[in-house]
Amino acid sequence: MPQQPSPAKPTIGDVAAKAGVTKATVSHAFSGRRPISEATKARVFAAAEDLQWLPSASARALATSRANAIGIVLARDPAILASDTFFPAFIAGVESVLADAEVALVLQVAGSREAEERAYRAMASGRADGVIILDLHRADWRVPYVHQLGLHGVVLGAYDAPSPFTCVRTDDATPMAEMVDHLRGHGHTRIAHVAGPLDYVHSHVRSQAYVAAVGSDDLLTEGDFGAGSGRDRTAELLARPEPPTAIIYANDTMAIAGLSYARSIGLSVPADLAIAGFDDDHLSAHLSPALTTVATDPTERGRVSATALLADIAGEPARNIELDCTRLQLRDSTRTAPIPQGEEGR
Amino acid sequence: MPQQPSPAKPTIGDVAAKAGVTKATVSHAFSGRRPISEATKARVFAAAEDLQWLPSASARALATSRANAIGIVLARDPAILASDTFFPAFIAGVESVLADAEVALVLQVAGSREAEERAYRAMASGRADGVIILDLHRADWRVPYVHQLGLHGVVLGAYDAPSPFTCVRTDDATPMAEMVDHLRGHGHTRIAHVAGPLDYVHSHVRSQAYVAAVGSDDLLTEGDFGAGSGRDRTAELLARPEPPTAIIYANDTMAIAGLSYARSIGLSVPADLAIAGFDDDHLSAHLSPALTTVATDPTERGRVSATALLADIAGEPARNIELDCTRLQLRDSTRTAPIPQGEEGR
DNA sequence: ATGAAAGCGCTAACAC
DNA sequence: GTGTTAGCGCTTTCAT
Repeated sequence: MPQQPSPAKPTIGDVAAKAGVTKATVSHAFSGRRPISEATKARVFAAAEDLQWLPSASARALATSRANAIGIVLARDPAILASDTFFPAFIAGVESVLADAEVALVLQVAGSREAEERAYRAMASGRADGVIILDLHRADWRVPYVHQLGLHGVVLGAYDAPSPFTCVRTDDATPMAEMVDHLRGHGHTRIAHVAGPLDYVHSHVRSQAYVAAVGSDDLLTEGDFGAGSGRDRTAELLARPEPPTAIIYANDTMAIAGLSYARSIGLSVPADLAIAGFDDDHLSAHLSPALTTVATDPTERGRVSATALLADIAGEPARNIELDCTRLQLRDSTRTAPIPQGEEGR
Repeated sequence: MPQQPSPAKPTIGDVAAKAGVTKATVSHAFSGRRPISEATKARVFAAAEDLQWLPSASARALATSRANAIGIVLARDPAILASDTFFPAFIAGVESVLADAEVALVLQVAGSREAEERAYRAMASGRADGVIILDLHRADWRVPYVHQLGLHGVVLGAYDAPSPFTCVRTDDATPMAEMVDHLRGHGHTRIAHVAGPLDYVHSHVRSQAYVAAVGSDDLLTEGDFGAGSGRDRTAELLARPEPPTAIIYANDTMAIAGLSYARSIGLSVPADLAIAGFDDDHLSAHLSPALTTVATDPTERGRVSATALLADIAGEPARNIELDCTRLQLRDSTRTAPIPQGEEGR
């Protein structure tokens, strides 16, 4: 039989009484914000232990005007959210630093711009001290909005204006250029790119890097990160009069769907078509052929973002953090040069 | 240039002053907990709007002793978390009901039993009014622990003792039995099962159902839900003197890894080996062959769990909810009978 | 229909 | 090294 739910929750006053001191002493014994003799400290801890006292988070929040929590508002379509390998790994990184700091994470999923604003206002109303802004758009309205709400913040991505917040950036252009080089090295000349939604900063940057590297946007097309769009864009590309011999996808989900489609119409990978993704999904290394991709270490980015946000909340000035966390994972899906089919080689 | 972070946040007192009423009136105008004349209501709303007043969540929490938040503590290994299609979809379902109720979701990832207890205590200290208990184990310690902390709760899964909380159950046995039937119907007699960790209630139930259906546990083996274990268990099964002709995996991640492995050693799916998963991962329908699996509607389960938790918090009695949300998705990875290889037929 | 005032459980000046 | 005393910004009796 489980114990009774505690009859009446003990307060700091009860602990103080039991230890024969005042509330202030109890408070300071725990916070260490002023020296307390070892003797009384011991009595206080014993009393607290005895009463199973848990300091009230809301009372503390009210007294200090600090929520001791940070927030993340997810604006993604739930379907896309579910197909996302980035998010859980990112959260894991964030939590790993929050846990030590005794800071909580408040999550909110918003389906519309209005809901999103409501969510940020809720955060600002004392649920969170700051927020991490993800999935940065170009000229993202959330940066000034969040700032004006008086929240602290950190931006994951390269904000395209002077930012009041720390930006945690990754170099998305280089791995794309490297990937194109890698494919060229295997003899490919018609290399396509299925981008993510181009209003995302990172999608945009990558597609720009792609265009710069291949020198044309003829084989550039836009997906939505979902498996369905990976298949559809692939079908369209392969139906062209001059189909690509290699495709770089903006994420592994689309790449895997594309790979499966290519196979289903009788192409062999990488012999007929080379396939590369982005993200290094947990499955990618275990497919056959294993998928060439770009690992982007979401967990590390989560750790760094959370650390930066806590620093911002602690009053440190905003700064720019450039993360070097992308790694090309060359695997079998791009390793063999394709057999040029009735084409004048290169 | 973004606006200044609000110089001094207005309080309910400021609104009251501006509207020429008292704090009580402002409070009631918004909560509707007592009749206020239309005229003053209008003045109050105008003042609030003017001052951009956001009621303080922590002050309200302290005054009402309600956090207006619920919690989820994730005990999963981050690596497994990341390979998990269940979680983001579940969250999406949870949030869809929380948003309407103006309740927040507090998330915590705990890496050890100790961290997990700390996390629940943090929730109980006023961060959350109740929690959803996921990934239920047999004789799960968290149920009595959470109850004794005075938290409200809901359990996702079948708790194996009298539960003080509402349990949201799904019938995991039936789809497994149906899957075995389906494979038998295609002529399979050596059907293996790569289970999830057997200390999870649902893994256990499914594997029991599997054993009951096939009448033996010779071909039962245990994975960890990760792609690597899917590959390894598959390799072991296929290396046996009498390898299975069909494998049912406890999730799609392991199934996809298994499928890829089988192919990499020259087997064709489903001709040589039929493959089935569980979960209906977003990729599964887009593979070739498309993966037969069991859809389990995590979003719906999230919605129902959150609704049940809010009911519990509102004081309604615990009850048992049996959800009918599993559906066999029969696809190509199991559709053709295998060619019996030097074996005396059916 | 509205006002006045007493808390909710902490923290933080300010004393001594 | 410890006690006293105000609040933090709400909600909610109790009055009127």
